[in-house]
Amino acid sequence: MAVYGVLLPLPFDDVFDYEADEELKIGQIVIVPFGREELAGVVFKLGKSADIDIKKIKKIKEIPDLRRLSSALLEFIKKTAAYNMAPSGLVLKMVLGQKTNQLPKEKICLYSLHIKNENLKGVRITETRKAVFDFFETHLEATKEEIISATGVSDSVITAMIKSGFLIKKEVLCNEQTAEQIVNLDKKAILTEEQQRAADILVKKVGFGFSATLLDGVTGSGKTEVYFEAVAKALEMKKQVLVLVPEISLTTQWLKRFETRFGVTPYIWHSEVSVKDKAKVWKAVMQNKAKVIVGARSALFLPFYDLGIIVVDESHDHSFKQESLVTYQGRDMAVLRAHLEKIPVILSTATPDLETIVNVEEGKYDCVQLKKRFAKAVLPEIKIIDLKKDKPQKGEWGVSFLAPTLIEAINGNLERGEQSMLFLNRRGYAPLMICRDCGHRIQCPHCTAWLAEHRISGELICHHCGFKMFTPKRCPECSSEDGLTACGPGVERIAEEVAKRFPSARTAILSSDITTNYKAISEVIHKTAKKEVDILIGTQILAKGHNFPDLTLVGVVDADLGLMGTDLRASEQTFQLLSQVSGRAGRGEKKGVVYLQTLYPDNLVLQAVIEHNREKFIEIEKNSRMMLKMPPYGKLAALIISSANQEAAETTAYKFGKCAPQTDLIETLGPAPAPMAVLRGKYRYRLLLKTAKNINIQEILKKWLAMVKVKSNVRVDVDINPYSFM
DNA sequence: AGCACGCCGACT
DNA sequence: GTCGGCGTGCTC
Repeated sequence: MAVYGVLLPLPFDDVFDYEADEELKIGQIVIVPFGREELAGVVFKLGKSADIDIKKIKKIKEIPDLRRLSSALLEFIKKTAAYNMAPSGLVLKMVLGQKTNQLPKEKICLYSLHIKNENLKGVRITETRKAVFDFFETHLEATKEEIISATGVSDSVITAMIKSGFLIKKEVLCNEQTAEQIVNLDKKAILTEEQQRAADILVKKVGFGFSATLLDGVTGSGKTEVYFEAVAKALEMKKQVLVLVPEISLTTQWLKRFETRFGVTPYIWHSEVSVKDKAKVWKAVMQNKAKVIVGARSALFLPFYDLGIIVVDESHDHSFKQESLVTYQGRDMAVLRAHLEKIPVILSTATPDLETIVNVEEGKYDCVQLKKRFAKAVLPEIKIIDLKKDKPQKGEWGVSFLAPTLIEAINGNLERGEQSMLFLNRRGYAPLMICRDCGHRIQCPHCTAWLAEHRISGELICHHCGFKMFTPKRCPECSSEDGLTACGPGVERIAEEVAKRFPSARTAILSSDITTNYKAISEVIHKTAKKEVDILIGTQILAKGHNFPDLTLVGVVDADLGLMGTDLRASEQTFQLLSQVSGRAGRGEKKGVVYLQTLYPDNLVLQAVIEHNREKFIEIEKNSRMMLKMPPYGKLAALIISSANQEAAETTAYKFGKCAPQTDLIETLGPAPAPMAVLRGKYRYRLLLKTAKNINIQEILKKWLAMVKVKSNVRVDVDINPYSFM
């Protein structure tokens, strides 16, 4: 009988001791009893590690027929945990995924809505229950875990709803076998000279250990085709391939390109893949039957058997910064995993972030550039519209948000039969409702934020916590009947103005709340590609990867949005977004024009955008970051203290402030209420730790965190290199 | 993280 | 009275 230290998928850094009859090796997945439940864990240590009574040690229940986790993956778990100041157990949880992955015989319990009228009588529908009902508007069936993570309600709410007959349970078995993916490698890509040169460099890196390479190419230069060559090389060597993409819902076009090139559909991995499919993919990845996986950042934690290359597409994208179970920067963790697996990683982007650029300059990353756009496509001309001089004119559409110059340009495009696109990164009809009679502004009951009006759905929605209410007819404060007024524009409002100004034009809106699913988004994109849409209006979704050859005009409704934020990467994000949006214009043979509407025409970031001058922007950004000793010239970590109890949060924050480390190389700011002082009903305080580049910031944080005893109703979160301060 | 136990208010 | 809220403690 031997004792083993088993790491469990729970928020602990330490292993739990178990004994087993047979001899086990490190990395073995085991099923163990824990409390009154059973969990899958991983043998992490040999021998007894905890100082506890030997009688308390339980026996390992089962050893599933699964390959051991590789030492590279175990090391990745430890390093990811240490770097992000998270318990190793939680990182393991991301690796193991749901329990059903390890227990093929286990049934999955799916729940679906089952409302009986007699049950509705005399039962009050609470806020939490309403959230569950709302969830089932878009989902047919789901596991308990899925419901909880989507709605944020507690387990007891769901249990109670099952008991009272609102939900019914269904058990499904899942142990389907998957066949090995067969990739067709006979097809050769047709590349330009420049693309071929870049591809050759990337291909040479496959199979030669770790390397990190920035694939830096302007929009429309064919980055995807270039990294496909490196992918092909890895597949030729019978290795597995992982491609990380920022938002999976946008990859219809990407998948098509992949299928054309390799004759096979890649495995897909993201949060909305069903539990059943996840179990299938997880096992296929582990058994080396899945050769190509495209996924969101969480795919980085899959237990690959023989990974050959990682590609991070749109590597600058901020959604790579995860803020859930463990806060981590997907791009950085991709580099870490590649390093431990001794394989190449390719970071593909048109607008690399400063961290990556500095890594290239310091020789840590290699760089391959693509400077030419496809065939005859040239970069669009970008013009600034000064909203103070070129004022939008009121009309039957009410207040206007489109300047006369832009209107004229759209008219010209309509006459020529060319497509136009209006970009505004703001969902809904208006970001705020205000009462003209009493000045009342409608706020979210759970957050320090205004409720945005969504006219299509007739609701007011909080964009931070998802709180919804029907748009009231009267002001909730003074009951005035005609006082409530929409304030500011959202895409819906722009669409309304467009419909009134250009009644004969065919328009479409693309926004995550209107076109919610994969299918609806694809449909709009399809229609636009087929030229069935004259004016496309949309949010962030528009910025990425779509190819519309006849789109020659892009209007950015509010180029200033994002420039004023509290976010330290605000200007970088704005530059990247505007560059990307601009890249949508003139991808075919006709030259494109971009209009940026702004109140600050002299802003340096906007100037750099119109000149297509990335070097200039990088210089500006480098200087300001250097001056502030911000990353990449220093290290940064945020401590976020939150609690439903305001006083508890505040006192804890001040305790941390009092014992904050302070030397000439270490600086602490705060505590201050977070910009979003209340979020989802939790009061939030924030402290910032800024150190010199050569300091081990995790070590400092560890010591600091140990100095304050935190009560159980207070949460302390650490965010290494924070992006957003929300 | 779950889950149980235990203590308090509020609605049959 | 009991249902259900959540604060506390424990899991090898």
